[in-house]
Amino acid sequence: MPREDSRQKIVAAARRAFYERGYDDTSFAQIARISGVPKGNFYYHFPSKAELLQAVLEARRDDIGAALTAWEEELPSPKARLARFVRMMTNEADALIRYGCPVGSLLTELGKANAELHAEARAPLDLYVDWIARQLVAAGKTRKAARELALRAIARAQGAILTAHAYGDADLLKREAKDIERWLTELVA
Amino acid sequence: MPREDSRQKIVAAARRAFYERGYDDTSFAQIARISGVPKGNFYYHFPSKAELLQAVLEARRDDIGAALTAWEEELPSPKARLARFVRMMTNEADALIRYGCPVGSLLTELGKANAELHAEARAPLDLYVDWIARQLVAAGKTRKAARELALRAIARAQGAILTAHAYGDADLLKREAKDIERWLTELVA
DNA sequence: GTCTATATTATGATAGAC
DNA sequence: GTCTATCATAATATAGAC
Repeated sequence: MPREDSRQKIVAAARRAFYERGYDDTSFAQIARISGVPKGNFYYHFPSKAELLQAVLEARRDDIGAALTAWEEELPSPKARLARFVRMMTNEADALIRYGCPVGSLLTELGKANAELHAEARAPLDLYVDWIARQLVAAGKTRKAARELALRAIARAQGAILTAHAYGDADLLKREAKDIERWLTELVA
Repeated sequence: MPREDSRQKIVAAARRAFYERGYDDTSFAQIARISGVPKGNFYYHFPSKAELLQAVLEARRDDIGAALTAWEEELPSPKARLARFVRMMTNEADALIRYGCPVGSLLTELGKANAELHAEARAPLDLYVDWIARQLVAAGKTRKAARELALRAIARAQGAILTAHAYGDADLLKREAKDIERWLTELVA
């Protein structure tokens, strides 16, 4: 067994469980069961559950960053890139309907009584905001307008996912994604 | 002390705590401390924590229903009523920035691993959706279009609140409220 | 680095006096 | 109806053998 392998297993299992069950409701016992790593081992890799969450957030940040970079390389125009962003909502529709947005739902949970972790959980959202704003600047918007519009795009996506999740309504999600894509791409037309 | 008074105290304290700290993270001990009612008494009024939550949801539903009825009586036009709805976002800005939306954040938490309570928690949202749709029908929209637009209005409000809460950004909330109000009122112009 | 105990504490829930 | 114990359980976290 390669070194650090059990650490990765723990992080992967925790990432999934934190998403599907929530941070607070996920116990080390469950992560141990899913990952196959006994929970006694957890504290060798992470001094606390909060530190495990930070590792999960870091992994998610890495994945998001890689995806955004890939889209910038693959797609030539800001318009196509923005459309690709919105299409995440339909590509991942099943999970979004079942569990909500992994970034947004975690932010909501941690925003209640956990200021430090809440701030950390914002980082994945920042990646999206900055990336969208960059596309809008490339399309001629001012920095200020670009950031405000990017935040609006994130807000609309979050709201659509939350509402579609609340009603278990896949059509709603699809409809909203279409409207957001139209609005965003017309902005850079 | 009037009959049922301690029950009301418990519900009021639970309602506030569930909002500010989340359902799972709020213990009976905390509700007991806030309400002044010993937790041993809780089980006389509610057979379980889940039942207490249902009482909280019922109280919230009553309040929302009363507010919506009042707006319909006070305000003559669908346009003015819709504007009033959106203005909740700025009226309650402080709490929304600090804790998020009481309806949306609870829905997000319960959506993770609690299908029954999740369904119950949808009821307050339904009140808003139906009320908004009714205003749009009164303004000439078809029932189907009205419902879809009402859901979009809810989605936009939820997204704006979630994002403003995530960033602690009151300006963002105000900006989005303005944009949503403009969009909604132009729909019925 | 990994695993098997186990400590400690907090929780939701009960029993039963008043 | 109200309150004071108290139970049973499950959680995070630790100790220490290997």
